[in-house]
Amino acid sequence: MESTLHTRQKLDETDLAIIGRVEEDFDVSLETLADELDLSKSAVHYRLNKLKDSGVIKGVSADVDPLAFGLEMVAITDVSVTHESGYSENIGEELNELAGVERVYYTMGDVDFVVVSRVQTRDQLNDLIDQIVALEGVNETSSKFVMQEFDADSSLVSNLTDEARQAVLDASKR
Amino acid sequence: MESTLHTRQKLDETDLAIIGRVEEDFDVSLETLADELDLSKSAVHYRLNKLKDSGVIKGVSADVDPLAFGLEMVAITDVSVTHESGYSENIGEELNELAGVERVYYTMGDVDFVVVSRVQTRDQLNDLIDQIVALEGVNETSSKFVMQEFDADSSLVSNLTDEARQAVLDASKR
DNA sequence: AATGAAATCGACCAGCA
DNA sequence: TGCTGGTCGATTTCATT
Repeated sequence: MESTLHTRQKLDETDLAIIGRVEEDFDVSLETLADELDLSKSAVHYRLNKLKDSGVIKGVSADVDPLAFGLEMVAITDVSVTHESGYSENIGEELNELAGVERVYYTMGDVDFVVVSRVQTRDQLNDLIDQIVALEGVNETSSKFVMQEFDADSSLVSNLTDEARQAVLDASKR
Repeated sequence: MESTLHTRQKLDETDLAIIGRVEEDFDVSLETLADELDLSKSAVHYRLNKLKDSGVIKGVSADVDPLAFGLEMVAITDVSVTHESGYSENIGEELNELAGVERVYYTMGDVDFVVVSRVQTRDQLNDLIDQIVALEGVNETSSKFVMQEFDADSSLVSNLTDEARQAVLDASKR
């Protein structure tokens, strides 16, 4: 069976190694990377640039500790919407733009949206849920508190199954 | 009412401006930042270092496009566990370490874990769910497909409510 | 696609308010 | 403690292979 993986950019093991590294820590020096990969600094830099230009690396960002802002409370809110109108396309955007909302998923199933939000206090969470309910087209919400988060491994490459990793490499062999 | 916000690091408006900027794009030059904030390059650099040392900025990482790896499928899986044993502490870690699992939340409520996973194919998702079910202590799972994601705004500072933002600044005035 | 040299930018330091 | 200006080292760029 033919893989449906249509790679915009051919990637080899070296690319995956570079990506995996800078995904965890972009503050690694070119020299360290070059040493680890047995490449010249220029070669590493060349590949990094290509990965950025081709969009494989969408950008570089600082990771901020939510606790430094007192954002100690995380909630997951299931939102169901009325399906009669064509609202659902906009509602996702509206949810995403509410202050405190970190991530919005539009899902198949009885629940339409899953909203992950991060706030400082219960009051802020209540306000947020009120705002969600007030959105036009929102039918019902149900929230649960998050007691603990596990997201230590934010790296996509280290998170690939062997099969998935192979599919990426195979797609580049053409 | 006294805020429970115990800030490790005092933050002023300039800090928030810097953080907000590098959270979106760390590839901005010191000079650009300095110009935008009417500061010297050294001052910006000094503050950035302090923010890193104090842990407000946990690190810098490259953001990789999942689609470049063919990871076009996202699922949210609710996992309930048997509560008799003390397994639940470990199960979170075990879930998080499964290949394809992006994020794990341990929640209060009838569902115990919410697992967000990203894979290439339905087969990979089936495998993953099989692995989840096979974990000792896992009772029941229920998955839904994600049709669309909204996470354009990955910046914590731009995501703060006015109230939350004020709480951060106020906590530093002491 | 990768290299080495030249130009540019960021990291660090001593000193100052 | 926060910032300055200058130096050194690292990164980016580019002509070349």
